[in-house]
Amino acid sequence: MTARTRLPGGAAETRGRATRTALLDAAEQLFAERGYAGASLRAITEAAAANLGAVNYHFGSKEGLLWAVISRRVSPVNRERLRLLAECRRAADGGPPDVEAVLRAFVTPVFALRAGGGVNSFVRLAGRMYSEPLPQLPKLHARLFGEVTGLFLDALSEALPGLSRKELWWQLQLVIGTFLHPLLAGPRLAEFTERMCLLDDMDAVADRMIRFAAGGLRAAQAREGAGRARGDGVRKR
Amino acid sequence: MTARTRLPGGAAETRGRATRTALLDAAEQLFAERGYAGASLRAITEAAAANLGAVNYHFGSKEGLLWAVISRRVSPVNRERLRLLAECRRAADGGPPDVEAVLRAFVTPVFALRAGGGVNSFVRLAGRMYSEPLPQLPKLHARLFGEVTGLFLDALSEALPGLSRKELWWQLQLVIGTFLHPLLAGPRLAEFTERMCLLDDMDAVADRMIRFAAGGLRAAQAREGAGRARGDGVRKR
DNA sequence: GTCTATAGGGGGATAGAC
DNA sequence: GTCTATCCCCCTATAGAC
Repeated sequence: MTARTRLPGGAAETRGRATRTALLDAAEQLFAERGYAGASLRAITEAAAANLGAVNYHFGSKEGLLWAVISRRVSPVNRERLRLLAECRRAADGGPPDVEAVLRAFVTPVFALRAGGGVNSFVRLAGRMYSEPLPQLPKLHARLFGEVTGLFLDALSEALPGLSRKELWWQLQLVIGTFLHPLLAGPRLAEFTERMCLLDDMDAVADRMIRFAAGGLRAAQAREGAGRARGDGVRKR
Repeated sequence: MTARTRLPGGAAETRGRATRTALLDAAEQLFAERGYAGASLRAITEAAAANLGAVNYHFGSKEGLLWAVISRRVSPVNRERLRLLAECRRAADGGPPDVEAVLRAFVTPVFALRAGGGVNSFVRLAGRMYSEPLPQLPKLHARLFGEVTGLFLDALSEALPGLSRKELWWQLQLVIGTFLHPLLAGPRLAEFTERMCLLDDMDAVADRMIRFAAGGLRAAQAREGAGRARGDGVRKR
């Protein structure tokens, strides 16, 4: 599409951004459904109604496209997470923040992302990122999530006094597993659970996850506190 | 290798089974690390020191190889799970089984699988299976795990009276997330957690997961019980 | 039973027309 | 900025030698 067509330059730029966004949307969905290796650029460009070369033009490579897909969602999520975390602290009025409120601040911004109807693809993609074998991935993860994760660890540390930093990191992984795993299968979760677990009412799903995770964290705190008080390093089994 | 070589038929069969097993081992590891689409038959046969055609000879297709990899581990896991579950019930002496004991019966047999040192690949592969987009997968999952899962749901139902079947299914997904997610990244978990979460002492890891999951389940039961008693269907948010 | 060779298709990336 | 054509590699599966 050149200047000789009836579309002026401004429209061409708009078209360019539309193509770019269409590629990001299509890639987000297909990476989420099929994984990085399973989603071909051909499938992505076809779903985006773009041509094959567009990915290399806009993002340099398939990996560049993946980084762009992830990065696009992180800024809004981080901003909203911090806003809700600040709200927790305000509500606590200087005291230790409420565990459920911290967890809600952590998970709600991710659930809020919707690309079309149903469960958003980004959650499933984010879940996959822990197991994709791309070498650059841990570095990107640290850069995108490191600071905000640290602040949440601080908040959990105040909400659950007595847990070491290492223990808090472990607990956070268990919390993330609680939040991510049921969503990884997406619409096919029902097939794995005799059609019992449906992803229709996401508010109810989030509430269930938050309650479960809060119970898990409190149990960890109870144990660590008791263990430290008794000064033992031996497990019962 | 025909009868004319100096290896007798018996040795040829042994060699055949060794190749078959080597393929299963290599496939288990590579499927776990790279996913189904990311692990090529070339990489698998090379790791197994077998030739490219061997997979199609022994398993018919790449998908047949995956089913064989999974099926091989399930029988021992199921048998051990049922044995430990029966032990729980015996220890409970007719009363409701202990939540931690049921969870331990559920997870220990999977952790016990070791293929070489370190975390076993099968756990990571099992975790991936929930998100791999292979159409036959839910059917296989139901066939392999359906019966034993049902028995564990029964046990949880007794250990946590008041939870509906649907709610138990949901809670089981949260438990599975707790168990699987931290292992999905494998040795790279440390890179995501500022080198805090190491998979060196797997007994300690299992204890932490069981404690967390038990706390989560008890919190769910407390809520459901309270909700039913109040007869409410409204969440606070 | 194991291997080689190859068919036949799809992959990511790129050059150059428009 | 967008698209087409194409390079070259890797993929799975199969046929046939040994």
